[in-house]
Amino acid sequence: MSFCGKKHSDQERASSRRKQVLDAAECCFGRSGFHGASMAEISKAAGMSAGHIYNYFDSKDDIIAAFVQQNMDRVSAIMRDLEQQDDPLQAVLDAIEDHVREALDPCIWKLPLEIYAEASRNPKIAQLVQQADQHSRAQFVAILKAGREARGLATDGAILDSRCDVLIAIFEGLPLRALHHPSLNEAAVAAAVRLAVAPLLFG
Amino acid sequence: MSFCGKKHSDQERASSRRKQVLDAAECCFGRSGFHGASMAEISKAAGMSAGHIYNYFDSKDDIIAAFVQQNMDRVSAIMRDLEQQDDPLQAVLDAIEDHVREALDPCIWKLPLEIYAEASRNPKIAQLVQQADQHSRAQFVAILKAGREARGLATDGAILDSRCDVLIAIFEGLPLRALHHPSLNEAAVAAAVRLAVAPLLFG
Amino acid sequence: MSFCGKKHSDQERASSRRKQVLDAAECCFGRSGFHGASMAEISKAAGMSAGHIYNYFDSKDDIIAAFVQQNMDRVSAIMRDLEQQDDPLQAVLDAIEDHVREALDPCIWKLPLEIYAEASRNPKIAQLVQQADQHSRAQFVAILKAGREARGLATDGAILDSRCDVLIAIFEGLPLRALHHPSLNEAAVAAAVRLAVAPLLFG
Amino acid sequence: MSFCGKKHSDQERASSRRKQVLDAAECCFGRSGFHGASMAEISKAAGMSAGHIYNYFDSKDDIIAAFVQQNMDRVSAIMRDLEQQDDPLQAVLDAIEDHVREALDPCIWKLPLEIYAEASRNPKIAQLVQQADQHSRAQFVAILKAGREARGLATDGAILDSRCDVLIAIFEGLPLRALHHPSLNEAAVAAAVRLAVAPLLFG
DNA sequence: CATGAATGAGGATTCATTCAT
DNA sequence: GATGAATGAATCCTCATTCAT
Repeated sequence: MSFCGKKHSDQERASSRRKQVLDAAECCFGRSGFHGASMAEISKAAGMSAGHIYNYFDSKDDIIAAFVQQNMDRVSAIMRDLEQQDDPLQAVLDAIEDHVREALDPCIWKLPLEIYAEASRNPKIAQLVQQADQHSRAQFVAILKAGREARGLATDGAILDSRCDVLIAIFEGLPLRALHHPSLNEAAVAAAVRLAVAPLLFG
Repeated sequence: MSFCGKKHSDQERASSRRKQVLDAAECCFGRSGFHGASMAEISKAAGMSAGHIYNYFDSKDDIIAAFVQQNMDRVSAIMRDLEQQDDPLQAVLDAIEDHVREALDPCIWKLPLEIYAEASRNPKIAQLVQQADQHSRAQFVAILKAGREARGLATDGAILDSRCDVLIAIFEGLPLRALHHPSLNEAAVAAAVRLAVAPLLFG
Repeated sequence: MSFCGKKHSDQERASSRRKQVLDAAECCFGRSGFHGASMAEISKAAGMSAGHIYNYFDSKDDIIAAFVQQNMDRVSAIMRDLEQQDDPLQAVLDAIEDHVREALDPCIWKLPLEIYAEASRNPKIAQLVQQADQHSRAQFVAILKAGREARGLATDGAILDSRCDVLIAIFEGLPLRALHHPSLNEAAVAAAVRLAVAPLLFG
Repeated sequence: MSFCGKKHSDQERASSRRKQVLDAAECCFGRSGFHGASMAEISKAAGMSAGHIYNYFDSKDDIIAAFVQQNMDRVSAIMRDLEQQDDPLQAVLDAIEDHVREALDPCIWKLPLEIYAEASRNPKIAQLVQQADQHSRAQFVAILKAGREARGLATDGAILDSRCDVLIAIFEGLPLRALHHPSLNEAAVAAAVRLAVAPLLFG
């Protein structure tokens, strides 16, 4: 038992150390970008020596990859929430203010931007991002299909896929708007988003 | 006169040299990102010694800024084209296939992504991007206003602004889709985009 | 008594631990060289934590020194064997094929090479090597003297010393040949060695 | 002409810079060994910044390789000298005091030792050493063959090869003697070497 | 104008060594 | 005794920038 406890706490400790590093990385990456953040900066933020980080990660690239992996769950979580709803499609429309607010929060969207830029030139990261994206899309396509079937609307594959992509495009495009146009009016934007989203769901 | 001529050709030469560098930078930045591209790489691509570049730009950051400035004209150019049309709003819908195709071309969108990521942490770049964006938005708001007035639709400021932002969000979000979902169906996406865009213009 | 027993077993244990480390070191040093082998590598090969090694050795240099010490016995062992023979000098000639074969085995000579290189810049190691060498030479000089006296040959000091050195030089030089000329012909080399050795013993 | 002059002096300068680095490396490698010598140490000895060295060498390993290459010529030079003699085999015997003296000079043999140790675990270096060795051996075998033919002695391949190897073994083994036995008597050793060498040449 | 040699600070990474448990 | 987490100095190498020519 004491052996088990020791082992368990060791693994727990290691896992908590990794998390410590990833949390520090989140902070540093947000501040300086993946390449602007130095291992020294990260190690300081993690409260641990630079050398020690290499007991938990093989390289800085490895940290970036783990960090990206961890961040790929955000959209997936939204999808899971959606699946739980009685009428998910209606729920999308109902919660549009919340989603817009979140999409416009620069704290939340700084890092995905960094991730996308990295994905555009680092194939390993690109693969991670594409896998996560594929998964989220599949979840949403299923939601969309069920909702449209229940309403007697067309559910052919190309339609579902493309509408899903455009919906995501809108919510991925909004953070860029926040970045370029910091003073925009959240409520009015939410109304406009509703206008664009409704026909994609129900048209 | 010879003095004037000399001066003129000097300025011309300098300007052509700057362009030479910025063209080289485009190539290198696309390949390696702003921070991955070294001055040596750029100078080689520009056919000019590394040291000499410093006669035209104060620093690498200065090149990045100039490069960003130069690239901010893309959306603005689209707006100018649009202004020339008889019925610009209808033209947006009519040309949606072309715009979608362009938005999905990764070559075209790799660099903006790099720019946005840089803007998210470099205030100087952020300012450049915001100024350019403000200008484009103003152009499009004017177009939208005229089009809607001609159709007897509401033109209150908040509506125009927010719809404009969402329209841009869609077209800025699409490239991210292409990045995350390389195999999507252009024609189907264009149809879905049309569905989302129409109510923003005419609803 | 139990105290004595404890003490004895403690010393035994410590000594066995040291041997465990030195055996591991042999393996790692052969594979990676003194400086290429890390304490982590050695500790893994020794089946013991890196930290624990420091209970038996003060430093990595200390391990190297102990390892060198342990390896200095090789030539000495050959001398002891020789002393046991009826006619040691003749035995040298008779066993020349075996000695040549051994001298050309790269496994056996990789580590001495590492040791000699280290001795050429680490005075502590140099001293160890010189002491061991002096001892072996003294043994062989005695053998040579006895053999030559029995044959009525000159036995003046300078002659004995220098011939002994040249004999050793031949057998220390052969491994370098194996290293530089991996495909050489053992039997032919043994014959040539015999040709060179005979006059040193009996000339 | 000025163009040619410029170019020439550029190449000359680069080549002199490389030499500067290799000279510094010689000094540092002799003092600290290949792996003990840091780039900082070398750069200081070369009177040039560490970074600048990388304009002339791709890596530290590249410096080591170039250094080894440069040092491989020593034996080859001895062979060339030998070829020029009227009776090279006799010349070997006549000059044996000089060769022994040189072989026993620790300054001259510290670095080859380092090279051999490196060759025993770095395949790139091993290849360099083996190529150089093959060349030197071929030169000496030719000398030996001509000398023996002139004297009506056997010249079959295996004999020539193996005697050549043993001769070299003697001269490569002597430096190790100097290292292990610093106080040996040069004149007496030379006499003993002559005793061993003669039958290899003429027996 | 134009070069590219030269700098040196800063980057990621490794590793001998220590120490709390 | 024994562990391995933790340190931090040191290493190799890169790169923006300067400057003599």
